[in-house]
Amino acid sequence: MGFAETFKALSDPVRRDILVLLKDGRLPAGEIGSHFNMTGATISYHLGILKNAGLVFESREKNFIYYELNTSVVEEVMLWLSELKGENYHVKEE
Amino acid sequence: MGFAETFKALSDPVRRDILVLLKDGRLPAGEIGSHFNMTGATISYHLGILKNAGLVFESREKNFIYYELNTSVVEEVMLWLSELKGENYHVKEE
DNA sequence: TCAGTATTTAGAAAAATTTCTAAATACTGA
DNA sequence: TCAGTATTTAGAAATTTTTCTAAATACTGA
Repeated sequence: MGFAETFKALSDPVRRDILVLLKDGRLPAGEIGSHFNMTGATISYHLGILKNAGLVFESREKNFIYYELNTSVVEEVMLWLSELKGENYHVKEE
Repeated sequence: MGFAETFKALSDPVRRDILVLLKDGRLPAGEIGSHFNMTGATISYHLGILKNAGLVFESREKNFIYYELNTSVVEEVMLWLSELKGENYHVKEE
């Protein structure tokens, strides 16, 4: 669950689209899948990779499994990149 | 040369190590290669991917090809991530 | 309990990536 | 010009990734 997994997870366009989809809140796996022209099994595979990378977490409720963006890991990636640039960055408060 | 290439380029640990190596300034291909236990051909392959992704540029001088980090593309990736988080970020001046 | 819905797992095929060796290109300086 | 150095390109093997179908698991509500 280090940077290796996280960057690998971010390298696929389907997985990035999933993250964008989750930007506004959590969604169940089926709802996520309905936005793609792929089988549920494939979406499940991608969700597994995102989860393993720490980029999302899941929560079970009723008959659904909800996925939610983990912004703190996104933040960590940004920090790594900002160190690469050799500059600091600052999250705007409020 | 969109995000697809850039994220793919960032997904390999060797390529990320190359970028870190270039953090402090440009280096010729051979010098970069000397830090890895791989053939020059393989390093050349990775440099080509980084160049194609816009993450580095090259400049020829004497008998060497120098590679240099392109921080503006790193910045673009950070912006994409910050939009994902739904927050702004701010580069510290000075 | 049980039929139905939501999702994942297993296994396999197809495609993409990483690495190597060998050969080619490009430039330097004598 | 030419031998030498730096780097890339070509082609192939090994590995990893993505996707599918079919089957399994898990939970719901009647």
